[in-house]
Amino acid sequence: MDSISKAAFRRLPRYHQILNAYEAVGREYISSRELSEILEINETLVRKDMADLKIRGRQNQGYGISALRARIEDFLGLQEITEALVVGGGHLGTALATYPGFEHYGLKIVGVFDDDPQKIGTKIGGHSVLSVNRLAAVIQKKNIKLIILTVPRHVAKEVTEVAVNAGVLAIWNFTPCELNVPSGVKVRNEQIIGGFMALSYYLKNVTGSPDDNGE
Amino acid sequence: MDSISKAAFRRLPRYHQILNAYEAVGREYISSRELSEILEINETLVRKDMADLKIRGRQNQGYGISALRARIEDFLGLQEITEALVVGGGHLGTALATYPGFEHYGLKIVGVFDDDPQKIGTKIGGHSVLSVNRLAAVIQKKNIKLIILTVPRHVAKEVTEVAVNAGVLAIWNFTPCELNVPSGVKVRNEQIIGGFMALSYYLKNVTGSPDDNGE
DNA sequence: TAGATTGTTAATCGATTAACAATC
DNA sequence: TAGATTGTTAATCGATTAACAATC
Repeated sequence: MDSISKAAFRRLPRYHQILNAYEAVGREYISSRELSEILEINETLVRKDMADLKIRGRQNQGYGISALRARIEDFLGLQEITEALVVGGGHLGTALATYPGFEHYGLKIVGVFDDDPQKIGTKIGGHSVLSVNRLAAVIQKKNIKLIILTVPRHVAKEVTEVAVNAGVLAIWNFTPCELNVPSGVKVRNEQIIGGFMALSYYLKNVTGSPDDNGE
Repeated sequence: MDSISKAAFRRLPRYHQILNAYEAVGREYISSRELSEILEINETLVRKDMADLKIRGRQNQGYGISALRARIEDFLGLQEITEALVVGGGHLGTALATYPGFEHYGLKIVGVFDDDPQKIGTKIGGHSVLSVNRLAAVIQKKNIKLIILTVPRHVAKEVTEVAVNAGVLAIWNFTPCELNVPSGVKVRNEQIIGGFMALSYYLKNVTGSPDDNGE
């Protein structure tokens, strides 16, 4: 099976979105130099990433955009549909449940859950909000592998346990909790506040210190 | 000025949230071992991070939780208030504008902007939504350094330019665009879809391959 | 004391970059 | 051809880990 470094893996979404933008304006090729400048990384690193992805460029032209994009999508499995449930029907859950861009990545939201009786039965992004009591049953019935967790932190662990026991294998965690899951279940922590922390550090240190870039 | 490695920097938010949780249940000390287990990193690495932060532990007990938390907050500048404007009053912008947890980190939302005449004048999180036409004026008048960008991608660059020209120094970017800013302005790309990509890869490769962990 | 734990140095590992050959 | 660009190897840099001394 093909494999790339962790660091390269983290660059894939960024490459992908640049390719999208270039493709949208009709460009066919992009050079390692252009990619490196947009991402502010070294040119050689881009070429090494491409080599690791087994993508070959053309001398004098660069890399074929649509082939490269397709390769990244294939590598990440974005061409197969991934069905997911959103658990937590607050603003963030609503944002994620209604985000139209997800379909381009194969992500399909097939249900929204909440524990607020006021919300149950209302519509979010075309889905009737269901009670979290029914979460396990729906996971099993639809054979769901991924949940998107946007619940308040105090119920995060509880919901996780229910979902994992029902067979979920991946959790996209937007709560600030470090979840505890059995091995074989993958958690992606979004930890949104972390982004702010980096900016706060920057703002408190701009005056005086030269341009760092703690990306 | 004190400084830590980029990699250590990225661990700070995770340490911080664990400390919060432990403090909330009344714990006073935490060992490098406990931290390492929760974060699934090496014990020595935790101790090295603490040393870099100039935090000293106690033999047999570990690190004092409240001192450590305070040190991280101080290091990141979370104890001073950072005022920010949310630009984009969609679901995501609303979620960020109304998130109650931000105040604990010194982040204070002081305005919400949108370009939809239907939305302008309505309330989001206690703020009357203002027209983006007034963004530059408000940035200048209130001397705002940070904007939170949740606009649709096709206006992202335009809004960024306006904000940067008006004097903003940091952009918390929730759009999928790679923004182009002058040096001295810091962008934090949230690129939410990247999180899904990592999970998609995992789900498409679980069967067969052993437990990797591309955190 | 023995055990638990921190703190630090040196060794290792992994990622990035410099140098340069290959080629269209 | 000269110039632009990829592709690859070796050198460098940065981050993690192993080993172990220090100490409560």
